[in-house]
Amino acid sequence: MDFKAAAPVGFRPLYLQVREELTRYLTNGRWQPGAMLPSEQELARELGVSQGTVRKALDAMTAESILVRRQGRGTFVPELEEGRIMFKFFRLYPDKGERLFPVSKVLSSQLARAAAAEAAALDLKKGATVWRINRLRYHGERIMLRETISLSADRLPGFGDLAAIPNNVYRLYSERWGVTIVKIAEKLKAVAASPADATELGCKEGMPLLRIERIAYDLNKTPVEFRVSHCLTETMHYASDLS
Amino acid sequence: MDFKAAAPVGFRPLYLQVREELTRYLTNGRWQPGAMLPSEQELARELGVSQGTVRKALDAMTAESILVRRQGRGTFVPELEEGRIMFKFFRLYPDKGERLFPVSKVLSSQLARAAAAEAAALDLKKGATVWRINRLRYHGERIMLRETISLSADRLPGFGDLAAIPNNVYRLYSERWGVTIVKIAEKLKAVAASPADATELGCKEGMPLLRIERIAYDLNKTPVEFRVSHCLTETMHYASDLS
DNA sequence: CAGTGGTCTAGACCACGTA
DNA sequence: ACGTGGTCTAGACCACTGT
Repeated sequence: MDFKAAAPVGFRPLYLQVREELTRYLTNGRWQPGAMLPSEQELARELGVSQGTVRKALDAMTAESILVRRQGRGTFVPELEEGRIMFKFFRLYPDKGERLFPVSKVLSSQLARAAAAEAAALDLKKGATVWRINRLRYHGERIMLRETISLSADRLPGFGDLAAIPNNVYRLYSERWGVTIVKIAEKLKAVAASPADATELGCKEGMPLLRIERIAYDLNKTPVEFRVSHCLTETMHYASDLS
Repeated sequence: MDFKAAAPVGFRPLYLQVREELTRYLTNGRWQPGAMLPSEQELARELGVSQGTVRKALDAMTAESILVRRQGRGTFVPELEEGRIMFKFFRLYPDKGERLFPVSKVLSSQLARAAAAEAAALDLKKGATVWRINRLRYHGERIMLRETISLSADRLPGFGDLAAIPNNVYRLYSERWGVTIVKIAEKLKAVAASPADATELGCKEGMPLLRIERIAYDLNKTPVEFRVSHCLTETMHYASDLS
């Protein structure tokens, strides 16, 4: 590594360079989900920096939930088991009672030309091919939402060959293509249920629905997934914490 | 201070104790908004810990936006000028175009007995007295939302004596009562416009509105404000970033 | 130039989990 | 008992800001 070659101008802190190097190891598969990283001391030796500098990089990554550290055990690449990533990026809660595991039912899955909104969200050329999945999701017996997921066919090749699309797609992206979702941007609105919404969700046309437009980004800040959800919020709410 | 008296059990890191002490200085008014804190070295001497420990406490507080640090200048208590705190906790954006400064119009302001929802949100006894403010807010010429703000009359005494309620109430809480809002929890739903909503917002009854229930907490994590907003989201959206 | 926060280092010791 | 991350210290040097 050309660490420490930093000139006074265009200065870039060492720990950020270490952070980038470690991120590289994650994207190129040196450490798989669930794996334990070498100790701080070992990493420091390997990268030719001090242990404190490695620590600062690891702390930054921990703050972003890219890594998990446990005192006395070690530093780990997070497992994407159901129930962790599921709830991490899933902000819908029942107004009362236990949070149940969402259940999904795929309605359709097909290849299509990217619409303007999809191309803009995924940073694709208009007309590029995308996978488009329609599905319903339930909270217990109760239907919760209807959503369309759009994916770049180039970035996730062979997506359509899958026999089934699992409930937790982010785990799938990771296991199948090594794509780790770390950041999500959502835009929320209240909209009236369209005829199609009414049919699928079993509600009246015009019923107020929470519309969530989501763009999911991977470790390299590349947009990977675009998703539009229409949610019934009579007994559920979306939680947002600001600080 | 009884720093360093920590026994092996019930262990509490030094930098957290420092953090608490500094937070105390903020709540008891030693440092007002806009003030510059002593340098890390001075604080370290004053508190009898090392500069690195002070730094760790300051970093934690900076991460929460309780303090602001600027290289070469110093560490400051954030000013609550319009446009900073305003936008910090305000997640509504226009779908296109510039973000304008919200304008508020107070409809009513009165003392009342806390309803169940207010008492629960503000952690008050049912029937305690609260200030209840109704107002409208505009994005440019366009009406954006209608909201009711509920405040514990005990915690913000004399609120009703104010000649006018400013647009930026969080600045007011800080300047008048030394109450700094640092954390906000919101619950979002889509609801149909009630007759009252329709009248105030100039929309049809039944129009889908984004309902935002907010609880605002101060430095001590005490709930200070409960607010319910009903927003028109035809040309606006609520932005939420998860990571 | 002086003073501030920001980075980096090196080393000591502590708390935690596991064997 | 051992290895891990977590805390704490002390000191050097760098980058940024204002005088």
